[in-house]
Amino acid sequence: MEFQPVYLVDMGKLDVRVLCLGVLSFGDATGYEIRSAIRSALAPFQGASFGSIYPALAKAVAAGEAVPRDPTATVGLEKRVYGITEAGMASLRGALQAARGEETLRSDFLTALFFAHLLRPDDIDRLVDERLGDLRRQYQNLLRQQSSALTEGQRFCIRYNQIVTRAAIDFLSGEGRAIAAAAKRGAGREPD
Amino acid sequence: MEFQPVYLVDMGKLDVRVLCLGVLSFGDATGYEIRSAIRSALAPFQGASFGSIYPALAKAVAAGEAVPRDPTATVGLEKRVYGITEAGMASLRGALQAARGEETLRSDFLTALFFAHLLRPDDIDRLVDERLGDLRRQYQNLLRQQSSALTEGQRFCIRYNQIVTRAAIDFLSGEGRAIAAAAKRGAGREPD
DNA sequence: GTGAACATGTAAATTGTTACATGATTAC
DNA sequence: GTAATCATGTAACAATTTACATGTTCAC
Repeated sequence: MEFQPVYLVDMGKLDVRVLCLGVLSFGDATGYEIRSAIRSALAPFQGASFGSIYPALAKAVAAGEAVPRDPTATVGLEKRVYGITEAGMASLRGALQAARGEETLRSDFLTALFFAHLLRPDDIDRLVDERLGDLRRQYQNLLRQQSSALTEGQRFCIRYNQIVTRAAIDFLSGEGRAIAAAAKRGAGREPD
Repeated sequence: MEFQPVYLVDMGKLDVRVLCLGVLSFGDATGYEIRSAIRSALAPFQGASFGSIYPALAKAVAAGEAVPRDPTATVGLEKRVYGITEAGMASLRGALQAARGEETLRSDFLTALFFAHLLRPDDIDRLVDERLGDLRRQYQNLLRQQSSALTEGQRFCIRYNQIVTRAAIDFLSGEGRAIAAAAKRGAGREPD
């Protein structure tokens, strides 16, 4: 008797398909527009490229969760606008309700800093600068987003990100600078 | 004339191989121990499973970056202890110096909350609870780590994570609770 | 003796990104 | 006219996780 491997499916993870349905729940959109929406509103904590969005959309249509709207062609020619179906909404709700409150951070910044004793002071400086730059850009984006019309949930996400981003900026521009400076003094003091 | 696809290699990303070398730079270790080290000290911002560590270690040995130590067998039998070579240290330093100050967050928590209007108040409660639980556990781990002997870089990572985790906890136990409560009131008020 | 932790490794499946390939529309 | 943005889609590749497979050592 042979055992076939059994792989778990749908363990409550929010994947590209759910993301697409989520964006469509706000209104009809093209694949391109869905990607734009993800890159602006969901950017700080999600991401998806064309290479995953278009296949996901095709699968959603095959599953009856999304429908291609008639090529109304007010302007575009080959533009494919999708809408979400009742089944799609049910599927989306199900996925969201099955989601876990998970969060994973992948930080090459912290990984590199963890091994700070193997870095040159200049590298530490550069890493802190790069991180601060990203964080400040992100913070500005969050401020900009606040002005648009938003749901309660969207506002919550923005505020959560603002608070966390602010804390990181404050820490890095204070203590972060300090450790870089300390490394520099150390390097200057002992040319051993 | 045909164009061959050109795929970029080694774009400064810190992968499992670098992680293994990094852990080995603190001293000889087995694959199992490397994974334990990653799960404790690097857990908040990195991760690696056996399925990636063992092949990475084998590749590092093939590349002359790591060496299997003689099976001294003080206790173990099949235990394979690895050490880092000079070439390995050079490679590690190179990878760390080429690293970008990048950080990516993937949050099913925020993704779900983004679509809060499609969630039941109880789901919002649960999500906030789960996230707060994770964050508090992580915070306790960070406090515990502080007592051990650490390098400057390790202490920096712990403090950075403490500040950011603290900020998230404070926000969620305050405003996070508030939006869940508001959703509940809203659901109670209009049974429409 | 038995369950937890230690220990190593491979194969399949997953999931996604990047590069390629192609073209229309809009603003300057 | 030309560059940026809009627009769709596929194939190759990458990097990992998960499940499988197999033991040993230690504490109770």
